[in-house]
Amino acid sequence: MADVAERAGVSPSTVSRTLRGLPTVSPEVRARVEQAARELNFAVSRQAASLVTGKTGVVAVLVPTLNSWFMGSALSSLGPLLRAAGRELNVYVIPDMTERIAFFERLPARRNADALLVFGFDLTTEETARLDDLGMPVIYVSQHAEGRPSVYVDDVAGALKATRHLLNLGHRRIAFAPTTGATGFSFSSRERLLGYQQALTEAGIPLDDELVVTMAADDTRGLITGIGQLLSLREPPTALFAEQDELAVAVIHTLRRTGIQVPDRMSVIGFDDHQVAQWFDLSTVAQSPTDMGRLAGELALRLIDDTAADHTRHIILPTQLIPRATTAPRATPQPDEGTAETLP
Amino acid sequence: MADVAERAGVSPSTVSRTLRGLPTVSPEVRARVEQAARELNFAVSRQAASLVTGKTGVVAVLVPTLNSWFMGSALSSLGPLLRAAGRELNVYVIPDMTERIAFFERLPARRNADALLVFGFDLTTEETARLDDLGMPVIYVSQHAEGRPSVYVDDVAGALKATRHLLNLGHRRIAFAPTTGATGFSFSSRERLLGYQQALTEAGIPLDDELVVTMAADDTRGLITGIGQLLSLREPPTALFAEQDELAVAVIHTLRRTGIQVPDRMSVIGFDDHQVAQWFDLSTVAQSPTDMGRLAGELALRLIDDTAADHTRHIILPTQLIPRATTAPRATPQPDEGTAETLP
DNA sequence: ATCCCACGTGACAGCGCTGTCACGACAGTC
DNA sequence: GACTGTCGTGACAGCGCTGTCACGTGGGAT
Repeated sequence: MADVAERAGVSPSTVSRTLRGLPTVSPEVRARVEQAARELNFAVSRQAASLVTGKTGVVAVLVPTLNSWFMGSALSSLGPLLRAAGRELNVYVIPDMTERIAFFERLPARRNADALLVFGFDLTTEETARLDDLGMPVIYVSQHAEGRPSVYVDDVAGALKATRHLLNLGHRRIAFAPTTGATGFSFSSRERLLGYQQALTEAGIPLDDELVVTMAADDTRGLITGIGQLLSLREPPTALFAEQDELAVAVIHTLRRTGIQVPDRMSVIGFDDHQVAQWFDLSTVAQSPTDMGRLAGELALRLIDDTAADHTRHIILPTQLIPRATTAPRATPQPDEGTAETLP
Repeated sequence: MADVAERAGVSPSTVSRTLRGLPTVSPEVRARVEQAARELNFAVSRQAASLVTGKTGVVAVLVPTLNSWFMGSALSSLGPLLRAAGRELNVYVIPDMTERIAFFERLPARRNADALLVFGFDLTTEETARLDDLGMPVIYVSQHAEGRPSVYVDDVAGALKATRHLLNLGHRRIAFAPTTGATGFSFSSRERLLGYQQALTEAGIPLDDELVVTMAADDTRGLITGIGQLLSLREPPTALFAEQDELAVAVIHTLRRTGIQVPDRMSVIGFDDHQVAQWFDLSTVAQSPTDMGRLAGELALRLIDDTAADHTRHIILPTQLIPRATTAPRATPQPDEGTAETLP
C-alpha cells in the first residue's frame, strides 16, 4: 500500500480511503490512486484489514459433504452471491463423527469468519449452544433451530403431498425409506417421516413400523436386504416413498433387477426433483436448493451488516408434487408376491 | 492471547509457542497453557498470525461450479485433507464468463491464500500467465498446463478405451457427443475427442465431423435436435460415446422415448463412472475424482511447505473401462432407420 | 571450582492495514 | 476583514499475533 501511495504521490491513508470507496476523496486523486494500484497489481490484504476492523470478509459454511446434489446446488448459488458482495466463501467439510466432534470442540471458524451457515445437520442442543457463543451470526440451513435464524424447506408438507398422492392412487400399504449419512440422520429425514405418518393418520391408516426401512443409495447390499424385508412382510407394500430421489432411483433399479416392475407392481416416489428424476421419469416432490442457498446467503449478509436485525425469523420454502411415471393406481392384488423370496 | 497468558501465569510468547506446538516448552507449562486456552475458548486469530508469518493458512480453489459429481467428489476428499493439515478451504465459484473475466482481472486470491487449485477450466495462455505472478503455487487440476504442476486423468487413453470397446463390438459408425458449460469447453472435452479420433484412425475409419454433435444433459430441446441430427444422416451411427455419464443417461432417456432401444438399436457409452451409471447399467470409463482431489491437495501442501520442490511434475491418473448393459454387438442392419424422422 | 552450553522463558519490535484526530485551504456569512 | 464551517488530506497509534534476541538456570566437561 505504501508503494501505491508513493506512486500516486499521496499518503497511505488516502490510498486506503480510495480503495475502500469512501466518498471523501477528490476525483483526480481517486483516479491517480486507482491507476497506480492497477499498475502495481495491488490487492488489499484481508488479513491486515481484518485485524483492525474485526471483520474478516469471510462467510463460512459447515457441510456434511460436497458430494451431493443438494449441497452442490445450494453452494453454487451461494458462492457467486457472496463474491458479488465482496466476500469469500470458506467451506468446512465434516464427513464423519470424528471430524464433527473435533469441529465443535475446537470451533476453528471462531474469529476467522463473519458468519456461519450450518447445512443439513441435525444438531444436538449442546452443539447449538456451542455455536451460540461463537461470536458471529449462525444461520441454520435445511433445518429448523428454535429461536435462531433458519432457512429450510417445508419437509413435513412435502412428505404429506407425496404420501397423499400415493393414497389418492389407492395405495394403503405404503413404505417409507429414510436414509442416513456418516454423520447420522438429517433434520429432513425426521421431518419427512413425520409428514408421511401424518398423511397416513389423516387417512385413518394405522402406522406400521415394519414399513419404515432405512436404506442408502450407495449400499447395494443394504438396499437388497431392505427391499427383501419389505417384500417378505405378510402384507407387502404396494408403494414406497423414498426420502431422496437418489435413493428412489436405486430402489427402482434394485426392484427391476428382481423382476418387479415399477410402477406396475410397486409405485415409487422420491423427494428433491434431482436431475436424475427426469431421466428416470420419477415422480417426486420438488424443492429448490438454489433458492435455499441464495436466501441463506442474503440472510447472512443482512445479519452481518445489521446487528440489530431480527435473529429469530425463519424462512420456510415451499414444495411441489411432480407426478411422473413411477407412480400409478394400485393394481388389483396378485396372488404371487413370492418373487420377494427369489432375491439374488 | 494475553488473557490466556495471564490465566496460565506465563508470557504471551510462551502461549504462542505452546499453541503452535513448538518443542521448547516444558510439559508442565504446556499443560497449564492448554487448559487455560480451553477454559477461555481461545482460538488463534489467523489474520493476526498471517500478518506476521506471511502465510494465510488458506488453500483456495477455483471451480466452474459445485453442482457436479466431479467437483463434489473431488472437493469432498480435498476438504478433510486440508483440515487435517490445519488449513482452511476457500472456494471461488466462477459460473460464467463475466465472473471469469472479473476473477482474472482482480485476482482476489492474491495474498489471501497460500496456494490455488484451478479445477477443470481450459485456460488461455493469458490467464495462465496471470496466475503465474500470483505469488503462490498454482496447481492445475483436471487439465494439463505445460511446465506447471498439474493433476489430471488420462482422458485420451480413456476415450481410446471407450471407442475401441465400441469398435470391438463391430460398430463402424460411432458418434461422439462433447458437452459444454457456461464457461466453455473443458480441457477434458478436447482430450476425449482426441482419444475418440485416435481410436477411429487406428482402426482405419475416416473421421466424419457430422458424427460429432455437442449436447448438454440439462437441455432437453438441444438433446432432441442433436440426436435427430445423428439419426437423419444417410448412414446414422449405431453407437454413441458421450463425454460424460450424465449426458449419456440423458441421451438414453431421449432415445428410449423415441422408441429406439439401447443397446439393441444403439449402443451408448459414457465417461466418469458416476453413481447414476450404476442405476442405468451404463457402460462407461471410470475415473476417480476422489483420488484427484486427494493427490492435488497433497501436492498443494507439498509445494507450500517446500518451495524448492519440483514445480513441473505432472500426475496423470489412470482410467478403466467398465462394460455394462448399454453397449452390445452391432445388430445386423435393419432396413427402417426412418423412426428418426418421427421425433416429437 | 570454573567454564560452557543447552534449555526454557520473557521483552519487544513490527507485520499492513484502518480509525481517529489534526490541519490547512477555501467558500460563505455578517 | 474576521469568523465559521466544510472538505480533502496526512500523521500516528494500535489491532493480535510471531520472530528474534537476551536472560537466567542448571548439568556436564575440564
